[in-house]
Amino acid sequence: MLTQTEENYIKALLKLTEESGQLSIGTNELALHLGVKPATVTDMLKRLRDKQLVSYEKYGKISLTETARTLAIGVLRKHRLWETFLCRSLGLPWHQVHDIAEQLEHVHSEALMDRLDAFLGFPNVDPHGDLIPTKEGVFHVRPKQTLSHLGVSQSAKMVGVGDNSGAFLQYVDAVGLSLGCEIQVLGIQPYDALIEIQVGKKVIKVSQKFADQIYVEFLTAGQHMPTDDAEMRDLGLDREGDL
Amino acid sequence: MLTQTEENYIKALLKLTEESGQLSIGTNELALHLGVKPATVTDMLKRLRDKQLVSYEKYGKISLTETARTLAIGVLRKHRLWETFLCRSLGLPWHQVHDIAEQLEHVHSEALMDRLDAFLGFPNVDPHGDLIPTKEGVFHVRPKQTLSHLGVSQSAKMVGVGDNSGAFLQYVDAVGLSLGCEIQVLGIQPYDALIEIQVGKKVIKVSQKFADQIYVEFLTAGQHMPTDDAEMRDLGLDREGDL
DNA sequence: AAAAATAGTTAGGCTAACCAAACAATTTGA
DNA sequence: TCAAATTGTTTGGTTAGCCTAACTATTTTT
Repeated sequence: MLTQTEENYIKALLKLTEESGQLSIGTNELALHLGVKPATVTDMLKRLRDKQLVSYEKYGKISLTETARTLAIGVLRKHRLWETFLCRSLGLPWHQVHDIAEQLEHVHSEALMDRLDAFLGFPNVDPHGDLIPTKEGVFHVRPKQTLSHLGVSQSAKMVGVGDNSGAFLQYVDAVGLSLGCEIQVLGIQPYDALIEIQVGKKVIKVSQKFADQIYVEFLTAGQHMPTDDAEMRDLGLDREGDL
Repeated sequence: MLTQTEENYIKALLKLTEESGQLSIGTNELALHLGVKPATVTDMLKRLRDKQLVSYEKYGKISLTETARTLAIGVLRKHRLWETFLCRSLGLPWHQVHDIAEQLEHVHSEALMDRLDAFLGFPNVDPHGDLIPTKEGVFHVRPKQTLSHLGVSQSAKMVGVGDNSGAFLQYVDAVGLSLGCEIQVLGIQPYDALIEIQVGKKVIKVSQKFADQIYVEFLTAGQHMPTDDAEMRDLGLDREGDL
């Protein structure tokens, strides 16, 4: 049985590797992500190696073993199921659920998660639009684009966010966006690249930086042409959201 | 903020003092209850004293401070709310919920517990019939008798159990008893004190030891007392259920 | 290719929780 | 009352996780 700390290390490792596409990363990066000092990471890595959870040698890169990857996905699954419960059943605002789920994800009980999963109707996305892996560790990946990929007059449905910080999520709320809403691009400013979009009846302007963090699915309705290869890329695992 | 271990110590202290009626207890007893060695308890007590959570001196008895008692009741409240959720919403069998709630009770989030409480409809008893304190730490105590107090031909409603071990609870299930069920005493064996009771259509025999752990409310002869809240209105603390 | 910058490790130290073994105080009961 | 039994404490040791400071390896820059 893993300790909470160990779970957090492998979860961070999963996130960082999937996110960067590489299958191994360095101690400094890991330390930064976990909010501890590099020396601590080196320390812990020895323990994780002894437990066969990572493979790495001195001055080399770190990667998860298959076992550990499966375990990490299990933790991720719990995290996202809890987030779904917190938002959907308890009505907590989505920018608040992450920190609570960080605690709940470490509760050990298979029976509990099975029941919770059933209770929620076996969801496959969490309130941030992040995929919930199955019990077997499989992600049902949908190819994903960001709002910034849309061209003028194209429309799309919002399916997720790329930044799960409270600040960002509250901003999204304030702007009037939410998962599942329909967005149409009215125009893009050539000068500062601000994107003018219509959401419901409201017309708003958002920055590129913002649009990069809004995941959408094209609506085939009307005249949508598959623009470029950006759309076909990008499956496998994903995102820089919260793990 | 308390650590999980500290929370467990004050929870144990609350339970042991309430249970025994005394307001202080010894280190051995506490050690036994927590499954650690007396030396460890002595150790921890110093830390708890430094944090103003207990008052005790060398070779003296231990008691909770008012602050700590309030905190402990908060943990107990979380425990029982989670148990209620696990049984009622997720349908987990009551003998399984205790261990899971032991983990969940340490999750820190007031917003979460407020929402959960509301979600459950502000319950005041958990699945074992134990009282759930209010947010302010108040128990709405009902006077309580055990099944063994009943005389021949008296009847009562089951309202709780005094032993929350999995073994006992499964036995209760097997025998066909459950919270709220009506019990009538048909007879008591003079020889071995076995109690013959009727539950629904079934007639069964139970031991004194068993009957001591079944909490009941008398049903006034012949007719039913409606369960309105006049009966929930006493005060004081209560029980030896699980904490 | 050497110097500088960056990344990673080691050594030594800390705290929280635990333990066993030895010891000290208190309670009991003969 | 005083010895035995019980109860509680101290001491010294362990492990998990963390730290700082000093050091070493690797990578980048010039």
